Formats: sequence, C-alpha cells, structure tokens
Amino acid sequence: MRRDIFQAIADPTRRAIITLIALQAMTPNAIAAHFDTTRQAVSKHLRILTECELIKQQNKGREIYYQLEVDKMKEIDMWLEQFRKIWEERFNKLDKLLAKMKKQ
Amino acid sequence: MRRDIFQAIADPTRRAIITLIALQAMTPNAIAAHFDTTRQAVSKHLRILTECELIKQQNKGREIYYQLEVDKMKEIDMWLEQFRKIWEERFNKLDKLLAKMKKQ
DNA sequence: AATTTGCGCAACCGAAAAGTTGCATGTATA
DNA sequence: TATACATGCAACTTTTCGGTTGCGCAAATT
Repeated sequence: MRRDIFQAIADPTRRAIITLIALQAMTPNAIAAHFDTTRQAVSKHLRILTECELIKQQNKGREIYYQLEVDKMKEIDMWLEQFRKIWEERFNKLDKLLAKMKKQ
Repeated sequence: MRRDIFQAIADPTRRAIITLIALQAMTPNAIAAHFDTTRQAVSKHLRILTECELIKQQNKGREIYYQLEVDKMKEIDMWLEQFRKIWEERFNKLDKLLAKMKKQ
C-alpha cells in the first residue's frame, strides 16, 4: 500500500480527525462520536494515520488514546517551503514596485 | 467529483508537475516528457489541477502553457497554521526548560 | 490543399480506497 | 465467573482513481 502523508491528509475525514486530536488525545469511540460514519470506518482511518506516523497510540487499560505527532506535519511544511520562496519573492517585487510608485 | 487541493496534491505525479511548472510555464507535451506516462495521463492530471485552480492555462497558438497559481498553495499553508502554533508552542516550552536548566 | 503537430475529450479497464458487516480478543464490572 | 464494553482485524462491496486507447479539432507546416 502506497501511503504517504499527502495521501493521508487527502481525505476530509482524516483531516478532521487530525484537527480533533491535535489538542488532546482521544479514543476511537470518542472520535467516532464526532462523525456520521461507523466506529470501524474511523478505526480504519486511524490505522492509516498510524501507518504513516501522523498519529501514535497510547494504551490505557482497554482504551487506546490516539494523539497527533505534530512533528510529522512539518514534512508538509517542508514541501511547501519551495513555493513559499516563490510567493515571498513576488510579494517583495510588488512591495518594491509600490515603493517606487510612491517615490515618483 | 469531489476535488479539493488536498486531494490534488495527494498524487505524486501531480506534485511533481506542480514543482516542475513552479518556475516557468510549460506545455503538456513538455511536461509529459519528464514522466514515464503518456501525454493523455499528464493531460488528465492537468485538468484536475486546473479544476481546483492550482494551475491556469494560457493559450499561445495551438500550444497551451500551464503555469502554477502559487497563491492557491497558501490554502495548504493556512491549514497548517493551526499545527504550526502547536509545534512552536512546544518549542518555546523546551526552550524555556533549557534556559532554566542552564541557570541552575 | 494535404499533412503533421499539439491538444482535449470520452470510453474503457484494472487497481486501490472507503465503507459496511461480522467476528475475535482483551479488559473492566457486576 | 459471567457479562458488558473498547477495540482491532478480516472479508466483502461499491466507488473512485490513474492509466491507456482511440478519436476529433484546430493550428502550424509543407
């Protein structure tokens, strides 16, 4: 199975899960309560997110708490870096142009 | 068809296309030359990228130049914002802890 | 005018993904 | 110990995706 972060965040439900557990770890049941799908469907999403290490589990008795691995999100940020350079460059050009226009 | 930016960048070929045309606009044929797939396959990717406004076309005779809409990439950046807050917060905590340890 | 070239579009196909149903397992609780 | 609960896992189904093939059209080239 080809699984990378980009494929993981492609699904809207998975993005919602990520946002949901970003602030505090939650159990599958608690997470599933926030969605219209079944617990198993959510469980499957959790497995995919775990596979690409975007989240990790912490067992507590018979409950399993899933929490976000925030650092992994940086990989997306790193990919964006190349484009950030471009749009910042454009902004600077515009900035200079505006300054020039002001001078005249 | 459910098409959003996250779904668009999920495919590795599409990500490669985005990077490829980031610096300069290119025609479908030129883009396809960089990959192992057929022109039509690339054309399909271009259509998807166009649909969610990540790229735009510019006709020049019978050639069509595709160029990146860098600004659209900011939407991904905006989504990441919420997590950036979290990881910066953590960094600050670690930073303070290290400063405290240094003091002692 | 005939041919080549660049391109999009539609139909089809196999593989993968997302969801559902039905279990099995281990842990609390009565 | 028997029962209820939390969860994972596997099989199956439907939908979606990525790719190929084949076509048509308009712009260049001869």
